[in-house]
Amino acid sequence: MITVFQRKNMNYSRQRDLIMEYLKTTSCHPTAEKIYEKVKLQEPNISLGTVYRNLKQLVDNKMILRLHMGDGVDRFDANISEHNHLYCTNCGKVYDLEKKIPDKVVQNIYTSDFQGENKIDGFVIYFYGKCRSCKLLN
Amino acid sequence: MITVFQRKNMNYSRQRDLIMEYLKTTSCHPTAEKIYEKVKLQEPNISLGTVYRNLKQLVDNKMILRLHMGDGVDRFDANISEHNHLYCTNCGKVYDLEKKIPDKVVQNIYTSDFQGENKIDGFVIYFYGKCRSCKLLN
DNA sequence: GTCCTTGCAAATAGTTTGCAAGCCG
DNA sequence: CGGCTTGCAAACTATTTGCAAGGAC
Repeated sequence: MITVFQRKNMNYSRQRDLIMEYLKTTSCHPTAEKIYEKVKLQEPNISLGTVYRNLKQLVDNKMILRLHMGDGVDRFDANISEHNHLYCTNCGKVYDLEKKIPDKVVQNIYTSDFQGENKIDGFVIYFYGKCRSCKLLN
Repeated sequence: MITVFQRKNMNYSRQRDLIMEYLKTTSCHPTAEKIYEKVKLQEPNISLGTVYRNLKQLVDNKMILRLHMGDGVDRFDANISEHNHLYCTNCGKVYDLEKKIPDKVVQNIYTSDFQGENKIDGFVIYFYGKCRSCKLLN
């Protein structure tokens, strides 16, 4: 029985496992601090440093994504499939935008030229606006 | 004679003026620290706090842009016209991508739907890759 | 004169790191 | 056992803020 960690040549560690499991259950794009609080419920001795170290390792191994929504705090996402994010400028929460940007559009963005001067490896789009709940409040 | 600051209901201040002037001369997307060093040459007593306060004010008044390229430092850009940015993952510099993303594509991104559930006010695209210089080195 | 802005220094927020002890394979 | 991982606390980086003095209008 090969674990998801072994597949990435990572040792098993209870702390890392709990972090990964928590991230897989949520779509709220938690910050390191929030992850720490949650995992602490099951592993009271865990330290914030450990959380940061594991998040870094999981990101490096492409098991999770790190989002920089521009408010100074990194957020994490275990959903590594192609999707985009909306930062609600009212409540500060980050939402998944289910609908993909059409392949044709992505293609268009990539080849949008840049005169072949640079080598574009990828891009990230961050959307800003109001989430459904906040929209309804006004 | 109405200054660019008065137009925005901002007082004149020599420090703010120097920051703005420096930003207008460069396209290197400097960090606050770098701006501080540069302006210090002309205004040796200026403090870093003043630089941060003015940058914030200029951003709030939409006279400059604040970029979050994901490396933990904010960068600033006096070019507020529509353009995108490339972060070179090799040298860490930020470049302007002159060519716009075609209006049709932008339109497509906006109306890409999101089911009208959220209200999208805008989006930012950050490109990652290698700049021309770094590409040539390999 | 009033309100805005400054320099300075201290404070804060998020994140990283050195170390000795503990766990995985 | 050897190397990876941990908890803890201290360190670090980028940025913000309180305050008394100085400048704009």
